[in-house]
Amino acid sequence: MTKGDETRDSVLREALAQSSQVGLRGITIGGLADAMEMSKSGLFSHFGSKEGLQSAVMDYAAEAFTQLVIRPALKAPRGEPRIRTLFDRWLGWGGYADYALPGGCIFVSVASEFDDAPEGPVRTKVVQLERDLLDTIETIVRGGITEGQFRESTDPAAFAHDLLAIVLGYNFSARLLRDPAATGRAHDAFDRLLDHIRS
Amino acid sequence: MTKGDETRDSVLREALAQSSQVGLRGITIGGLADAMEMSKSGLFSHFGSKEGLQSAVMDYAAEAFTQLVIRPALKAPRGEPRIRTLFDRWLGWGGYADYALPGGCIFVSVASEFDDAPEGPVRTKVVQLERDLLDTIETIVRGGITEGQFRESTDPAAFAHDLLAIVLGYNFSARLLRDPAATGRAHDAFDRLLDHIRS
DNA sequence: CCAATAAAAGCACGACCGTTCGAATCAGGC
DNA sequence: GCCTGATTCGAACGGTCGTGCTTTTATTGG
Repeated sequence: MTKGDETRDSVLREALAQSSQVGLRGITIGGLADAMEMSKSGLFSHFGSKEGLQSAVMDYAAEAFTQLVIRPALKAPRGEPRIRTLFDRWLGWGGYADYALPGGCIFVSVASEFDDAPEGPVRTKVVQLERDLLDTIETIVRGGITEGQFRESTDPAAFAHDLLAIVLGYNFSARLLRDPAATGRAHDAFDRLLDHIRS
Repeated sequence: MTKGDETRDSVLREALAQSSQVGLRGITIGGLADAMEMSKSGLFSHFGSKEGLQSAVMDYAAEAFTQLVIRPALKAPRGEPRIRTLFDRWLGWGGYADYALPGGCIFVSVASEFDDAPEGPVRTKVVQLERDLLDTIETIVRGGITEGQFRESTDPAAFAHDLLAIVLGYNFSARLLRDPAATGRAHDAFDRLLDHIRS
C-alpha cells in the first residue's frame, strides 16, 4: 500500500468515526483535517469533493461491517446460530474494531439522515448498502428454511425488515434515551421474532 | 394573538416542515427567512438564537402531535381501539394538518440526530418529548390492562418501546427505501404485537 | 390621531464552509 | 544521488453560517 492510500485510509477511519456521531453531512473537511493534523487541501485532494468523501466513507463502512459482522456470522452454522451471531455482532460492532465507532452503527445513523434527501450519488449509495444488508439477512433466513429450522412459510423479506426495526429501536433506547434496559429488550424482541419463524 | 406571535407561529410551521426533511440541525436562519420572504434579522429576533429556534420548533411539533395524534386517540374507546388509533394516526400525522410535514414524523427524524449529541438544552428537550410519548403509550396500555383487554403480565414500557421500533422501521422502509410494502408490514408487526398482549 | 411600543429591515462582523491552484516537499526507481 | 511523479501544503476565492447593532416601519392603546 502506497503512502497516499495509507493516509487516505486513516482519514476514512477518522471520518467514519465522526460520521457515526454527527452523520455523513455533519463531517467537515476542516474538522477532519484538524483531527488528522494535516491541511484541508491535502486531505481534500484524496477525494476530489465532499460527495466523494461521503461516498468513500460509506464504502469504508460497508467493508468494515462485512469484516466485523457479516463474515463472522457466515462462519457460524446455518440457521439460528448464524442469524443470532449476525444480530449480536450488529448491536455492538462499533466496539469490535481496533478503532471505535463512538456513535454506534453508522447504517442506523445515516438511514434517517437521507430518507428525505433528494436523489444523488450519496443517497443512492446509502440505499444500495442498506438493501445489501437486508439481502444478506434474507439469504441467511432462506438458509435456515432450507435446513428445516425455520418454517417454510417464513417471509425472509419481512423477517429482515423486522430485524432491522429491532436494531433501530435498540439504537433509540440505548443511545438517545440511554436506557440500560435497551439491550435486554432488543434480545427479547429478537427471541420473539425467532420464535415466530421456528418450525 | 398579536402580530408578532402570528409571524412567529408561521415561521415555526415552516421550520417544522423543513426540520422534518433536513433535521433540526439542517434548518438555517437564512433559508427560513427566504422561505418566509422576510429578513434574516427580523426572523432571528423572534427566537434570540438558533438554539432557541430549535427548541421552539420541538415545542411546536409536540403541540401539533398532541392535537393531531394523541387527542384523537384518547377520544377512542379504551384499550385496543385507542392504541390502534394512536398507531394509525402516528404513521400518517404528517398529512393530517392543514400544512404538511413533507419529511414524515419529526420525532423519528430527530431521534438519531441527537443520539450522540453532547448534552444541551435542545437534546434535553428532544429526550424529554420522546419520553413523554413513550409515557403516553404506556398509560394507554395500562388502561387496556385495567379493562381486562390486555394481559395482566403485559409490560407497558416494553410495549411502548416495541411500538416505537415498529414506527422507526416503517419510516426506514417507507421513506428511505420507498418500499410500497412498508405500510402493510408495519400493520402486520403491530397486529403481532397486539396479539402478544391480548388476554 | 398621536405617541409609545413592537416588529421588521438593513448592514456589518468574524467564523467556517467547500473548492482551486501553484508551490513546496517527499517517495521510490534508475 | 538525482529525477520524476506522487503527496502535501499555504493562501486565497466566493458563499453561507449565526449573531450584534442601528434605523426604519408597522401596530396598538389612549
